[in-house]
Amino acid sequence: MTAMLANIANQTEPWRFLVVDDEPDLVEVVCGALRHEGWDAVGAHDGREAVSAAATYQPDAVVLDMMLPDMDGMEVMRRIHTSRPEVRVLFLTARDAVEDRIAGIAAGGDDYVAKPFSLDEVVVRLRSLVRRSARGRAGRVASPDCLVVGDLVLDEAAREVTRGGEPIELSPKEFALLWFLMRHPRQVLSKSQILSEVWSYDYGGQAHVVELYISYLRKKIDAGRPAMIHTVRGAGYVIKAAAP
Amino acid sequence: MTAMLANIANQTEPWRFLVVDDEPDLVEVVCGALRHEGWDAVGAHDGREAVSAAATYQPDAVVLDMMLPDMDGMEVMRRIHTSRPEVRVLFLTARDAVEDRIAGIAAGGDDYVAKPFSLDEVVVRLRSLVRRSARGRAGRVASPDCLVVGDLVLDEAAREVTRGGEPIELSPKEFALLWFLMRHPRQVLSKSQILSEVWSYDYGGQAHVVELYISYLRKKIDAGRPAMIHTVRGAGYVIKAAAP
DNA sequence: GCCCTACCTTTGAGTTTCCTCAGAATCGCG
DNA sequence: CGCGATTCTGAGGAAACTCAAAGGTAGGGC
Repeated sequence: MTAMLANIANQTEPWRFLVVDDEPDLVEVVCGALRHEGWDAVGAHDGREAVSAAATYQPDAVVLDMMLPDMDGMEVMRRIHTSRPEVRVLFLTARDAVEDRIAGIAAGGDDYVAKPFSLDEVVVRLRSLVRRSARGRAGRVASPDCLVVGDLVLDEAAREVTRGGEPIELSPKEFALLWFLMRHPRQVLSKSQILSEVWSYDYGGQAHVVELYISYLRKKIDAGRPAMIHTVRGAGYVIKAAAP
Repeated sequence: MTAMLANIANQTEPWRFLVVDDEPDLVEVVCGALRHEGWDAVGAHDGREAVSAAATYQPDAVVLDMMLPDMDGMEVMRRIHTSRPEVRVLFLTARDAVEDRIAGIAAGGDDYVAKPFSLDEVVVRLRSLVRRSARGRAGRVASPDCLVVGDLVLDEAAREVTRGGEPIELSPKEFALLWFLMRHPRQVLSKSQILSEVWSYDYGGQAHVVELYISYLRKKIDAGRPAMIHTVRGAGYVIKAAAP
């Protein structure tokens, strides 16, 4: 019965992730962000737990801290791969980790992000990791990664934005912010939500920067044309196709 | 794991919530509001009780005070998640709590409201919390959550209201009030009921503001068109589809 | 018909929220 | 090291929101 349900559900079931870090709060925060994307996520807090969770939970990918109390991250990956080599790994590393060793990992199909990271960044990497993965999921077309809202197009791979065909230059933060907005079109996003997803998860600053960057974006994207980025007073911001 | 699958089959049953706070009155008030929505709710008053209640009662989500006599709120969440990671958590926090840590949580699958909150707000958050998780399980069918009464449509995510296709701009309070009315169509709601659900639960002001905001809403929603918001003298207000 | 009560609406003040404009710190790059 | 681009902070001001008070209006009992 249980097996049957699992099989049926497999057609449309969301991606599954295992998040491993020795800091429980971080695990919770990341799991939360992944669930917010509509994915499933569970946590583990050391290497042993991670290996056994990977066996029972069967995740599509693992978010794995390099530094664990009982085991090196690489070692954990190796053990998981002995039984399920198709599992992808996204490493979390300290900013000052040995860079070339990490680069080797990235080349092998897996990836890494340096702490402190923004939740948005983790979501990005996992998306592309799983998309690249051999496991072809039903209903997912390998289309070039373009977000489209009205006449606004964001090409993820080319890091290019155009409105009505005209190219628009954006700074990294502007790009990240626009991307987050375009991933949730016609949906009001609060400033704190934007702050914690687009800025680093431990960012201590004010929600004021969001207003500022929204204003930058408006200058570049809405400049003259019908507005796409709207303020919802007391709630947040929305992006949607300009009214006809 | 099994519990997760069991939940898929459970869609038709009402949602179940566990409310945890060390103040018994608050627990009762919140439980009452949830039951009023047609959901199931039980209370707990400390961390230990919460963890055991979560195990036996198997709620879809937990409303959890950050400050409990015996245990930190995060700790309670962590313990509940070890056996049932799919359970969503809505935190209750003091207004002056460390904002960025909380923001991180809010960004993910979980959420928080600051005390003092309006009951309406709690209901809102729980709905979106459970909806997100249900959506995650069922696939990614982003069916927009719309309340519909007659030709009046309220889109929760976009925070957008239209009547007969025409968009209507509303302030946060107006929106909250209309939302409460539309959640209980064809049902007379007393002023004190509205006051305690839409305004903060410890709001000290007069019931007079309700009349005021009803008048604002009428100006925007009924303006010229057949009336949808009706006064029931001595009883309260109703919203229903305009008579043909 | 008259009066009392309950409700509606206008007005204005206090507050909150948001936008914009500099300018300071930081980063990347030659 | 120096330059430009990027990111962030702070202050000022504008707009919007909330709410209370006061006067106006409609219903219902007598």
